[in-house]
Amino acid sequence: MSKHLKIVEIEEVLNILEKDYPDAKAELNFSTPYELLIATILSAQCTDVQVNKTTAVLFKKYNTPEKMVTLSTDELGKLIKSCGFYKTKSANILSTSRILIENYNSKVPNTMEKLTELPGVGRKTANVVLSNAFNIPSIAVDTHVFRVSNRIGIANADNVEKTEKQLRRRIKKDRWSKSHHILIFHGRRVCKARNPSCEICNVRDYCLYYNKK
DNA sequence: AACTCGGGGCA
DNA sequence: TGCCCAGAGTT
Repeated sequence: MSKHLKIVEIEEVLNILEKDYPDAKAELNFSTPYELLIATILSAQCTDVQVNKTTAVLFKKYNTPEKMVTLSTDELGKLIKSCGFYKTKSANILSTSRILIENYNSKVPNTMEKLTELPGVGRKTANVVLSNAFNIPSIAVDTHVFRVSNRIGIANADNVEKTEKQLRRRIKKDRWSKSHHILIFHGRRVCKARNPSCEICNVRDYCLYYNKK
């Protein structure tokens, strides 16, 4: 007895959620891959609202690697303080920016391997950049995607690596990026970590979590 | 696997 | 006041 939905049921769930969130996309504001990379590094354990407030000011003057590295870690730290973990993030952003200048002609690389070599960039950040800046099919298993897919039964795993493998296997590739976004939207607005709003959830008929309650 | 980095928003 | 937020690096 498997504790996950059949492939056809997952398709139906995704169809419903795509209608619920027709314009689901990254809610980080950016106009270039570099801006998205920096915004995503800042978004670690921080709300997108706070990141957007910060980058609205930061990117006015510092929207390229060359401009960014004119800042000291202390100066950048003050500018991004409200995003939290500002010392670590500041050092990582400057190191990453220097690497982009030296190794990549100031451009953001577009592969998982190269992105995750950058300081402060892990699989989740890399996935967001690949998906949103380069339109490369990818699924980032953050806390929302992990919780929602496991609750509904799209995946059944005890860590994000397994969930990611299952999602890549059970969702068609051309649907990865869109699915990534709608699962996050659903997780933030309905399928919340605490007190999920099952009463307004349009996929609860499929949901293992809801039907087990 | 556990620990550290962290200010801001919200109940 | 306590808890959480589009995580990543080190030990």
